[in-house]
Amino acid sequence: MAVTMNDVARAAGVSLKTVSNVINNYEFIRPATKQRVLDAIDELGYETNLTARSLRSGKTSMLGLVLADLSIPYYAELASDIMKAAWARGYRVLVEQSGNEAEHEQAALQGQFRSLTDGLLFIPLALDAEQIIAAAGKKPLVLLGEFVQDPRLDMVLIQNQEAAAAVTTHLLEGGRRRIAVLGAHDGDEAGSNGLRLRGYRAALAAAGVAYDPALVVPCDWRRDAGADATARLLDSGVEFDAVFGLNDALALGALHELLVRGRKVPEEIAVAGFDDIDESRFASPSLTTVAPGRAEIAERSVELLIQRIESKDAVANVEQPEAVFELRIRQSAP
Amino acid sequence: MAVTMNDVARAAGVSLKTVSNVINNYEFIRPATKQRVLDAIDELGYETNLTARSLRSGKTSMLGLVLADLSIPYYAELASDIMKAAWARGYRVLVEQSGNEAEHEQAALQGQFRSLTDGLLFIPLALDAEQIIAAAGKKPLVLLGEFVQDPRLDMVLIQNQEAAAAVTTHLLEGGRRRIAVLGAHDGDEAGSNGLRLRGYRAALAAAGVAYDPALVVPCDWRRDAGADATARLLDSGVEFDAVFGLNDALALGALHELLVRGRKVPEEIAVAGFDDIDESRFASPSLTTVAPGRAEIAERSVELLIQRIESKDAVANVEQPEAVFELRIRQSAP
DNA sequence: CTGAAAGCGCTTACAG
DNA sequence: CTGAAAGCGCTTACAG
Repeated sequence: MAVTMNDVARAAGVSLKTVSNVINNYEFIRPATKQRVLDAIDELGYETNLTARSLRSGKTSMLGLVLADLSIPYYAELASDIMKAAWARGYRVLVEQSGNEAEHEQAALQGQFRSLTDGLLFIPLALDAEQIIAAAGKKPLVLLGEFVQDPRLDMVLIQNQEAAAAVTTHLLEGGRRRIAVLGAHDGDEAGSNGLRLRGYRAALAAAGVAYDPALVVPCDWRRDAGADATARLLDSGVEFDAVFGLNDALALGALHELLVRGRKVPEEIAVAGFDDIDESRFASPSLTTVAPGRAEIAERSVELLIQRIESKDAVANVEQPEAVFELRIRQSAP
Repeated sequence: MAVTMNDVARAAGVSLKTVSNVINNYEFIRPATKQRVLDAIDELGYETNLTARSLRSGKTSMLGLVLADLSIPYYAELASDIMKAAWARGYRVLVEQSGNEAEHEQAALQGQFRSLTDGLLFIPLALDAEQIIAAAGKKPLVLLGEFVQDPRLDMVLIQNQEAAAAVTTHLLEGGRRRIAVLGAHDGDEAGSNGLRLRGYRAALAAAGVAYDPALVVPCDWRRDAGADATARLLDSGVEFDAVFGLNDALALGALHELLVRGRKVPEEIAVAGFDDIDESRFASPSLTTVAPGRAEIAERSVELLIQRIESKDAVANVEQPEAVFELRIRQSAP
């Protein structure tokens, strides 16, 4: 079968332990011995069996990443960054698609999936904080994505409220006064939707512009839903001179619908989004949006999770670092 | 530490082997015994340690997937489908991003990555067939993506030539006669680019339309490159009434550039692509393109790979199934 | 139908 | 600096 450490030890005329020492870069090995082992490894084409290492050491060097679906660009781009960040630190990432279903999220939190990984990055969509805490085992867990907020859980935050306020302020400074919001209910307080809506309201208030609930349109955070919501808004006769999609998919859907209806963007109606997915740069017109700091989110969440995995003291305080956002001003709302 | 099979055996008053039998659904167990074991599992919260199972059985039940980068929508969407197909058959997928670099592809083919997986799905971009055959170990390998074609390797094909001909014929039937091609060199014969170019030429020939090398613009298969190529084409003064992007990214880049320059699509210039990524449906105007059968590619490649993993006979013939394509006619080229 | 034993290929104390 | 032994938690022949 495969070449094992035993074969290498025999070929190099040393013990198993010495081979292990060489492989794991143990410092105090006589250079000549080390060279002999390295030569033997080369000659035999030996490769470490990672499964065996995992079983013995109790570490898999894999992180789990639970998200809804990789076919959603924001998640795919985040996953890509997370994989790179993990790789740079000697970890691999095993992705699990929840399909936005509570059952799958639950399974990912407690099932065998966890025995394959040292810790979990989790973008919850269906479960709430209580359910997550109940289902989570003892292995480290870091949340992403903001649908869940809880002081008991490690998570990487984005500045939802501040960023949404910045987008709104930018639209107001461009002379817009009737800014429609796609993707929230009038009363929302929590979650990304609630926080972004709060930012929107705060910016309006700061500018002395009245808040009109008729401009707030609830819908799923998908492109087709954004197009539909825009259509309903246009048909309803409510007047508006700007659309703020609470994510880019919504904003791109709005853009599409407005262009289909022959409305000029940004002349008649400005459009802005939230996320800065790659596509926003290439839309026609290109989309003004907020970059929530994807690379930074990836870096910090991986860093925090690995810190939890590798630290001895179990009594660490909960950490909730915030990534820095940036406004990206493009053609749809110059 | 964790609950082991031993703990379960003790609690249920049976041997290790019996617990193993229950877990692995061995048929002939007395129902009462089985129930006792299941109760013990439940009570203790036992979960199989997959690492230990892998080490002993020599099977990881994981498939490797090597692709350039998940942030590229086509790959992300394909990865999503592949993960679902694998999941349905009891396998997980471990994704490795090559970043389109030969060194990384090489590492994925032979490195420790392989000891974590039972087989590999590989979308080669940098390595050629010889290099792949030289680097590949003994574990099963199935290729995707068409940059490499070789009779010695299992792969799932798409009908590049036929599909490109169908797109071209559709443009010709719409009255277009000067169809620019983005993403190939005039002389290309092999790879997706060569095959698609061949399909284009075949369709022209069938319609009795002359082939003009000035209409063939080489560039990377990225959106910005498609926009640049379109800009160069417009600036060069070469006349054209349609653009065929050899993938959707190129076509979407062309669409963007044409709209920026104030050219009407499809009235003045029709645009078509290849891939049917989700975004093409939502572009403005929506993009006419070819769906190469992504779900089918995912299904068949996973199926073929698992067949290789699980079959005993090593002397199987090379298989190269072809996925069926479909033309998606939308606004950009009705 | 069920048990007792061996062993997958490593790492980890324990010695020296 | 290096060795000999134990053991991570399973599955797999081998018995009965």
